[in-house]
Amino acid sequence: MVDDFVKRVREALARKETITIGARCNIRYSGRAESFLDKGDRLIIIKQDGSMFVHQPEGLNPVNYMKEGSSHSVRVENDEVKIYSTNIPKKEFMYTTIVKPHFFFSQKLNDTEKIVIAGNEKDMASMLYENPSLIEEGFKPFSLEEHTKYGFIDIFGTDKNNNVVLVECKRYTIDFKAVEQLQRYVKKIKKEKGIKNVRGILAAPSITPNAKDMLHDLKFEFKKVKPPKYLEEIDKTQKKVFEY
Amino acid sequence: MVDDFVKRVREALARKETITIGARCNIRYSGRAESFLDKGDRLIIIKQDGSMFVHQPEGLNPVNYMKEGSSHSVRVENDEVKIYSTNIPKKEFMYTTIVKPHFFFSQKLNDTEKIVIAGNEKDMASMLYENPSLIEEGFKPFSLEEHTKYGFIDIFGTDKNNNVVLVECKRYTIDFKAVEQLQRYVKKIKKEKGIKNVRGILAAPSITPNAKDMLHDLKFEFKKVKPPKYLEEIDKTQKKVFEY
DNA sequence: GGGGAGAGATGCCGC
DNA sequence: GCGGCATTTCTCCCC
Repeated sequence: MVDDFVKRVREALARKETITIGARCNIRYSGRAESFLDKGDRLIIIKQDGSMFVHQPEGLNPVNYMKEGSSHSVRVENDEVKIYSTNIPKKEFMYTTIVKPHFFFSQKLNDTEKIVIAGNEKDMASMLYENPSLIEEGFKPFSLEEHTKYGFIDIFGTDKNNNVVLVECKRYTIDFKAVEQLQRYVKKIKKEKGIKNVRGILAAPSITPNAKDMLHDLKFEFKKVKPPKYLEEIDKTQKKVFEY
Repeated sequence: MVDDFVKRVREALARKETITIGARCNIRYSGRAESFLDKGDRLIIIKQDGSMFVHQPEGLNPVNYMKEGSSHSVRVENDEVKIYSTNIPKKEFMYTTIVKPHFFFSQKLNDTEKIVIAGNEKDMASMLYENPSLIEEGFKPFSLEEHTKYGFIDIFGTDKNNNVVLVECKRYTIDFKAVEQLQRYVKKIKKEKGIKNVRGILAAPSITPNAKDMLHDLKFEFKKVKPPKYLEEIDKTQKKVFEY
């Protein structure tokens, strides 16, 4: 019984299939940290690229995992199945002791598709670049998401009085880290360009009280902007798919 | 065939079992962003708590997912199986169209164990608290990982000249964000306590060049410290488990 | 490979 | 719920 299970796992590993195992097991990990998880029923996944995941029956994240490129060997010791997983370059190790296998399935999966995502920070910056009046009347952007020597600046432009304007977009609530980020860029530009008047604008749907205080101290500005969510693909094929 | 598959999925959902499906499918998501993933072979997992994951055959992270508390309903449309997943409180929606199911398994999993992790930042702070000479001779810590009104400070203490010392630990390379974090704490303490001499020390295994410059400008100090990795549990039961 | 920044980040704790 | 911060964060891009 155990021998059959081991044989199937070994063959699936050799064929580089995607493996799913349900089993009662315990896990030891050593690498960037060390961890131990005592016996319980879990879902174990080993992917074709060598990555491995242990999922408890609840929770979003795997409780233990190994990254791409890990090697796995299976042995039987004292009627228990042990999976030894190693990732030598990353110096990570994981040992899974299977007390009782519940189910096993493996299959070669074919998938060359890549996910298309809309509504990230870049899309938000693009929207503001295309519609500069969302920042303010007279704003003229002239650079978008560029690795300048002043840093990675979301939108760079001038206002109606020809002041240099630097816009930092955030999809979520601005905290003081975002304000500090903007401060770094503004400081650098003032220094390297030798100009005094550089306006800093934070564009986001909301801002924390602490960040607002810091922003006022630094004479920066906050512009309330809702991030765009619009997947062209979806609109083309099927309108309002996601309404309910 | 399709009807049987649908029946099994529905029953497993009703019984709140952990579900694993191998299938050729496409995915649409709308929530914090919007995404589309065209047809390919994937692993689909639905957990007992309503969370759901779609894994491509390679890669560490799920390509799509729904969080805990999501509801899932299954329908047949044009010989395809559609899983409609909704999370109303979070305003998130995911539609999985299964073109061809490869396998299905479901089971109630029992697991009450919690993972024990050693070697995180808290352990590092504790180590330095217990062995203050690792920071410097004469260092006297008097508070550990405390949510003070000055912020969440790793270690708070005094040096041999009775200066206030503030230590921020990082398990990994210090970057300028960590320096800014320390700066916030030091500023706040100087202001609220009305004292001038507050030393700031960053304890970590390494530091980036930019962070080092910033640290020198701010007259802070860097102390090279290796984070501890030691799981008592492991040492008690089995010495040097992770040697190879 | 390191540095810097975003992520559908998540998870934890405290208020 | 929000705020602040760590995470075995991961991922991407650029140098």
